[in-house]
Amino acid sequence: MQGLKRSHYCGELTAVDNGRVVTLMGWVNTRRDHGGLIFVDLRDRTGLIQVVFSPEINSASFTKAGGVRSEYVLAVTGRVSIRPEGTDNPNLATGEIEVLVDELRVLSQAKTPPFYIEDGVEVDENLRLRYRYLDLRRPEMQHALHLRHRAAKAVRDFLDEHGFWEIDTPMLTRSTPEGARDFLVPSRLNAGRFYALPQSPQLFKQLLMVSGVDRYFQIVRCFRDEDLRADRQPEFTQIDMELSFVDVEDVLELMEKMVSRLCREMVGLEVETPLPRFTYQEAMDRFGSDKPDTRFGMELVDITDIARGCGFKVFTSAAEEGGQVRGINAAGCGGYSRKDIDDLTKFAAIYRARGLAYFIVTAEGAKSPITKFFNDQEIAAILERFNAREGDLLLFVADQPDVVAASLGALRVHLAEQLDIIPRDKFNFLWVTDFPLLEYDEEEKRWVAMHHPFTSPLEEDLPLLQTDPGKVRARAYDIVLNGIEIGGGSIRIHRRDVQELMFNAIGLTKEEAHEKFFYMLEAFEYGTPPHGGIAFGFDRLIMLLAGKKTIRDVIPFPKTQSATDLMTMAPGNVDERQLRELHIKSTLKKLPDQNNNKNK
RNA sequence: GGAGCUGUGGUGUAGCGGUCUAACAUGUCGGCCUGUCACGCCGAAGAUCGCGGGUUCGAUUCCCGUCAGCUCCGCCA
Repeated sequence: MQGLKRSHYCGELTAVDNGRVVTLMGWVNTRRDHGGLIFVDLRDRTGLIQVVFSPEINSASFTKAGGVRSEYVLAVTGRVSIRPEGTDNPNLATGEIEVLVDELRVLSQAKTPPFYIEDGVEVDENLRLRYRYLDLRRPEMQHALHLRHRAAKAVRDFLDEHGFWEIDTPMLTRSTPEGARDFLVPSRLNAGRFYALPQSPQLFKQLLMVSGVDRYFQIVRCFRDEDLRADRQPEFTQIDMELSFVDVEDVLELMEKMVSRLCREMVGLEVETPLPRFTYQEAMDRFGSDKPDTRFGMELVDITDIARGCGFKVFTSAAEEGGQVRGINAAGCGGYSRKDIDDLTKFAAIYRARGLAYFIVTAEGAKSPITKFFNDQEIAAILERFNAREGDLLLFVADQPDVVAASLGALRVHLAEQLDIIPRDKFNFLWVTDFPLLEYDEEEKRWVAMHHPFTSPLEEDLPLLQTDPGKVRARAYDIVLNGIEIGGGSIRIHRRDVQELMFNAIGLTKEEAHEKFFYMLEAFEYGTPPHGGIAFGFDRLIMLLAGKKTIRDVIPFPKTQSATDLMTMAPGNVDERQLRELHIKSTLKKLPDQNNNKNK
């Protein structure tokens, strides 16, 4: 730094520093050359400040400043000065002052960046990812990084205060059945064998409970080799924890405290506790989702009973075949055109809905191609149930319960977004409890654990485990924020007999269970405390606190939807020799071209 | 595995069968400018319209394929 030492950050200086000689270091945000006077906005992670080059202050520096360009890295020494009357800039935090530069040193020159280093720019995400280090210079990205850091620290402080120990668990571990697809790592020292990267530290944290750690946490990277979404990356970060001698209530209460403290400290928001709670069934019935967004209404309404007796075959047959007829009231959408409704129908079809019936509510009653299948009392009953008023649009789906819930649940959110009725400043946290313990896997033709095979069933549902597995509820809970699942966990099974019932229910024989989970089962024989835990999706939490639409915007170096890194071009090819050492051979006839350059 | 949207100078967009020899803004480069802060003014350079094929007298524009990015379904807690 050519003998200079930074005295302040750019954004730190205020009018109070007037007259002080300071040394600043940072990037050239913008340059305004007036011929006889040059202004530069200097940027570091704290913000911007205007620095002034004038031949009257230092002519050598002034001349040198003429050659300075965007994103050059400068060191400047000069005097802080209140700006001349009428030239202050209220749009800048440091707009009352400027630094009159005596000495200028160019620490680094810079090529013109491929996009503007400023907030709110809509650049092709391709470019942002390829030049991620430049993207991260933008103030909003810096804010996200800072928020992420502060949130991690707040979580550590909170959990430390509540007796948790931060303990790390292996990244090279053993592949386990159930759950997501594993990322595998070949073992050089053990030919033909593979490690798996952890989907979560689930089993290790339970073993730590057996070890008597009592309260564990970790802010930990997890890996799942599944397809990506706006809120799903192949590697992501969890706030993972586990507690001994607790029940559902204890976990929920503690986590409510953590969440409200995070909101207070991160975004100055007071969260009302206790948080609302919904059973899984209630959430599905009212919102068609196990992660309801309660920032707006438009709840689902069941009319299966009315539909059963009507003359409309689609409705009656759904009702007869164990399905449902339900709908939502798109209030004020009575003016929707044929095309608008077609678009909604197409949208519902994504979720396997075979059709979308509708009533347009007018002063003369319901209008629709299907009203002829209903008598006056039936129509009146439906309108009343939806609390329908003139100008409303009622939308119905008749199908199996899962299709009805999925399509109407998605339609509800879709319409709310389209109508812009979601209050953006609300943070609606809630719990969803009493999830089904098991769900039927059509592909494998067996019951599988919805959460994982160590999740404890509700005591009162135990007898159902052998007679009606689908009805068994779990001591599992999810925490949801504005319609996005941000965490989930459960009380675990610590009784040997219950664990055997569970394995039995998911079709694992004693021998298979032993083969797959021998170390867990063995450990559980040595005195297991009742325990339970939860894990938060840290990236999602930060995304919501930062007001972003995708976790890519709060992950420093994220991957694209096809799981590649456009900056490093990972995954890349490896040498034949590396493969040989790992005892691996590709089944591809031709290996992909190493320079398969995706960036034109 | 599937559906949809997008791809035009460095960047963001317009053009959607024919003076398109591709327009605008911004950036870049050169010149002028002592109070700007999206500085201003004058000038210049910069694009085989993602790639391949087809239809057509003629394709940036229409069709098919393909690649990349995004959103979603499936998948995934």
